[in-house]
Amino acid sequence: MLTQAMPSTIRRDIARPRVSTLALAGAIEQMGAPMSYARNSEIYGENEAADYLYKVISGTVRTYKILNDGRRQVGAFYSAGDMFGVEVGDTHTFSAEAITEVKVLVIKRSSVIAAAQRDNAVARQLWSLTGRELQRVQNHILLLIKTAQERVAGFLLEMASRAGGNEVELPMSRQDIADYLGLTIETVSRTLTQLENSAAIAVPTARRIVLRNRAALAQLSI
Amino acid sequence: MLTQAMPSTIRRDIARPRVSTLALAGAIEQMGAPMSYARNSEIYGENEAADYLYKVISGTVRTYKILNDGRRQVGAFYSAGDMFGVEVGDTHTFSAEAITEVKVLVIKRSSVIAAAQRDNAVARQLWSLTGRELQRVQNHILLLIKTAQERVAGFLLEMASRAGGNEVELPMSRQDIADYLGLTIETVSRTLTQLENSAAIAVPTARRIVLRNRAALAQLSI
DNA sequence: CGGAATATTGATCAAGATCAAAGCGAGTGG
DNA sequence: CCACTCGCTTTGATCTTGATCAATATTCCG
Repeated sequence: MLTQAMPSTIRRDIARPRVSTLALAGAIEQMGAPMSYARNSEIYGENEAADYLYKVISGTVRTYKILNDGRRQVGAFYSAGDMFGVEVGDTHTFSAEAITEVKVLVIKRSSVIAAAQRDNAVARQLWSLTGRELQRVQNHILLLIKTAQERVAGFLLEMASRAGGNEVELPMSRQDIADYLGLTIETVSRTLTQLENSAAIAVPTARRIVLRNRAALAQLSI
Repeated sequence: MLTQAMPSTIRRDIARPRVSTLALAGAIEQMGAPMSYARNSEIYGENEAADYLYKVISGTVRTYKILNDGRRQVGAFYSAGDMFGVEVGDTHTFSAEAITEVKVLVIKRSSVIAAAQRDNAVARQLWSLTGRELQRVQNHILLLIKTAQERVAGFLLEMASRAGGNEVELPMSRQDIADYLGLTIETVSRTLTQLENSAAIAVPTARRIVLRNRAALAQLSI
């Protein structure tokens, strides 16, 4: 559910998109209006109409599902540059929440779809976004069938590759990580300690991880 | 890798697709040429060029990846009516094998992409196929975080819903099921026995399962 | 019929969950 | 500024689930 009024510019901007503009790479995000969400606020809920898609400007977002028995499965973490909320059907299959203070571009789905009708490049981009999501979910499956060490190592490498260095500032809690990896917080915590003891990583503060031995981590995350 | 010569009709059929035909629902499969694969033969390999997509006419196909340590993860089972091998990038992300004798329609990817350029309906269909695949992989994730009983019950319900009755003839081996569910064959076998003992299912022969108490199974597969 | 592949069952082991307690750190109010 | 509290994280002890190792049963074919 949108918790803020949509900026008035959004309707004007996307009601008459110019094809020449849309044909450019990154056309979709040009239809967006900026919006902010507070820490832990909901961006949209599972099964809600997927009227908007989103591109993260800053901060981190988690998507998740609550299972019948109360467990939570985190589907993905999205940070600056990532798009989320792109659905082929017309409802969201996950809920989305801001992990930190988050700024996003909010893009009206109907406009993107309309643009895709007219403009092949947009259609192709939309398809490509779904394809990227598919790839990511498939990788997530490969994580979930591994041991705890492999999952945590894989997670750290994934986060580090996004951050682009050997130091990772984790915006999400141990509970978020556990729910993403299909583990408990205790197991995540213990596994981090093991990795630290084996000199693969350092954990100066709970939310900051330094990759000391990437090769060892990669080895683990077979 | 294609293990059979492509029927000569395929080039003629898809080189000049008529737009009027393609605009119809199911346009994509009209570009296909029939082909058969023997039990356990490879249809394509991981990382091969995704030159073709496929629609199952009869039989069952499994897709899978072999992990570094030799384990195999089965990604999906496809049976009559299902399309597989649809990639957004230009290589296959999984390998595909015939579980039984399989008949498929083989459809040239470049022709579909070309048709999608011209015809919006085809582009939309292509997107929709990828979306369906995404949905399926997301459900797979939800299966993988559950207990053995929940996974097996969920699997049986999934198979039954496709077969459309209470009796399921499983074309795949216990090893296939285990590799799909992230379990061992022993656990799959034991779990089936437990479900049989609790009167949720009957197992007249190893490959035939009768759902006796769907509610109990649904309960389990939370 | 015989042999190989597939499936079931049993015994034991280990990884991760669960239950429980203590430690740490950031923000708050006296 | 310090002490206190609340939420998050770590650590410890024990239990449970599913893996592993091993043997037997069944099915499918040539």
